[in-house]
Amino acid sequence: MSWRKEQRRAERGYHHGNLKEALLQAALGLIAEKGAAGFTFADAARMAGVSAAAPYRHFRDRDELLSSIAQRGFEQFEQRLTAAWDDGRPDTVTAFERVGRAYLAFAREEPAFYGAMFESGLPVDANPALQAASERAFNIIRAAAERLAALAPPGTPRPPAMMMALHIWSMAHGVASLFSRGDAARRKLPMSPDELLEAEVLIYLRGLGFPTDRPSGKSAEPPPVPPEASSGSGVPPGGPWGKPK
Amino acid sequence: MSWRKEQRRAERGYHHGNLKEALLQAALGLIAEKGAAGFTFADAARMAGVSAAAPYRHFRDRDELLSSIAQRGFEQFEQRLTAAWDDGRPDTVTAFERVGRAYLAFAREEPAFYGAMFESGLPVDANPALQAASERAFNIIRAAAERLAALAPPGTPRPPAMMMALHIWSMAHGVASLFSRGDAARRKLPMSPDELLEAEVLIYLRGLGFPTDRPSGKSAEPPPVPPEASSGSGVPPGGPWGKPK
DNA sequence: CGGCTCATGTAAAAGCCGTTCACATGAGCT
DNA sequence: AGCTCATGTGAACGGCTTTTACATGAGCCG
Repeated sequence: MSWRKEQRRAERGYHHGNLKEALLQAALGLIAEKGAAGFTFADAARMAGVSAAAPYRHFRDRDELLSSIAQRGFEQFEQRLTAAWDDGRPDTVTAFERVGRAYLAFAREEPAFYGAMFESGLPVDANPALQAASERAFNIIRAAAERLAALAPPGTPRPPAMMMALHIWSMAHGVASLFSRGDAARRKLPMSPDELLEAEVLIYLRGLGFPTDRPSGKSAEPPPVPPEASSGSGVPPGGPWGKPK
Repeated sequence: MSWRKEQRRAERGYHHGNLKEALLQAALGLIAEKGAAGFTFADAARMAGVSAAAPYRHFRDRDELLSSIAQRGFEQFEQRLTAAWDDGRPDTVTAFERVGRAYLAFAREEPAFYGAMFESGLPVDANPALQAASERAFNIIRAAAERLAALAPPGTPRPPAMMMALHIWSMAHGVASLFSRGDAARRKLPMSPDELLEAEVLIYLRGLGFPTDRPSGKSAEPPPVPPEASSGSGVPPGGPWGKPK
């Protein structure tokens, strides 16, 4: 039993050399596997091949490790949302929907980060750095909403961008939490979470007076460059929910 | 120290008499106080004045106690949604919005139940009884959506009720999770969670072609539905988000 | 090169929790 | 009155978190 540990130590020496990073990676794997609640400090230490006390040289306690992961998560989240938004190209509505899909994709593809960010029970606002990172991510949605709001059809009152952003965020988060993660994903749905969210956002935007039948319809913006750019996200004829039978 | 426990036992005898219920109540309090993750079996036992092993006579393990609470939560949730829906009185749209508010109210007023139901990481679909209870609650929303869908303005394709229900659920859950609970509630918002959700739902319904503003307002599709649906749902003129300044 | 220092690791221990097991109690039935 | 079995107890095991005193060795300074 003990020879294993000894061997590992022989391989890497008394000092690990990169323990902090190793712990973060280990924790990421463990959270992805067993959830933010199930993850233990001791397990991460074991996985990194160090004693249970070693992590305390790099993190005040278990919560600080979790916070670090959440922080990184928000940063990656921000990056992905930024890339998805792509400054509103090729047109605002298309890019906006892409942001929604990016939200779901992140929740699906980075369950560990998502778990640390939204399901770990961490007091986000107790950690200024964490709160700032969270805010930066949200600001992407906010900026996108702002651009969208500016396109509001004339004649109708302009919706507050902040409110729109909060609405979109709540939709994406609701769909991700309820239908796109872990066991919840097993709920039987008439459509995929992606489709569900896309329809939801489209209906919402239509409620605000935006033209959402992009492919063929006239949009408030000059039409996007090539027609096929909108393939895949196009609204099927008959509305955002497809053909009623 | 020990005389305390002895005294308690003297007061209530060797047998507790109603331990199962006492444990459920204790757990409810603890979860409300420290979150579903922070709650411990041992604490509940202590609070009930019994040894740490006693709870095992009533619950297979900690998870089963949590499941029991989630189960009760879904039942109460169903009751409150049913009451809010009130079979669609006085009119469908008004009742529909009332359901949304009831959702938020439940999340706010019963944090322990809500936590056990949605934030405890319990595998809902591993427990048939729990899953059934969850489904019954959702069915209230589904039924309401069905009634609403039936009122869809003629000429437009009828939205699938199931999809509407899922949309509404995700909105309510998203708003509740992000803005209406615990620390998250401290995020500074331009409006209350209730107002936020109400506006969101109204915009969404308008996107489906429902007339959601007061009779005086002009909508894209003026045809008023049967007198039943023309409500006094209290939408301020100018849209669901109030007057822009 | 030799020695010092301090960041980084370890073992051990205290205290908590979940869970199990053998045993105790007494409520309710016969 | 006596029996039985559901219900409660104490002790014990292993695991986790966190602290403390001690060990190691990498990097710097003369």
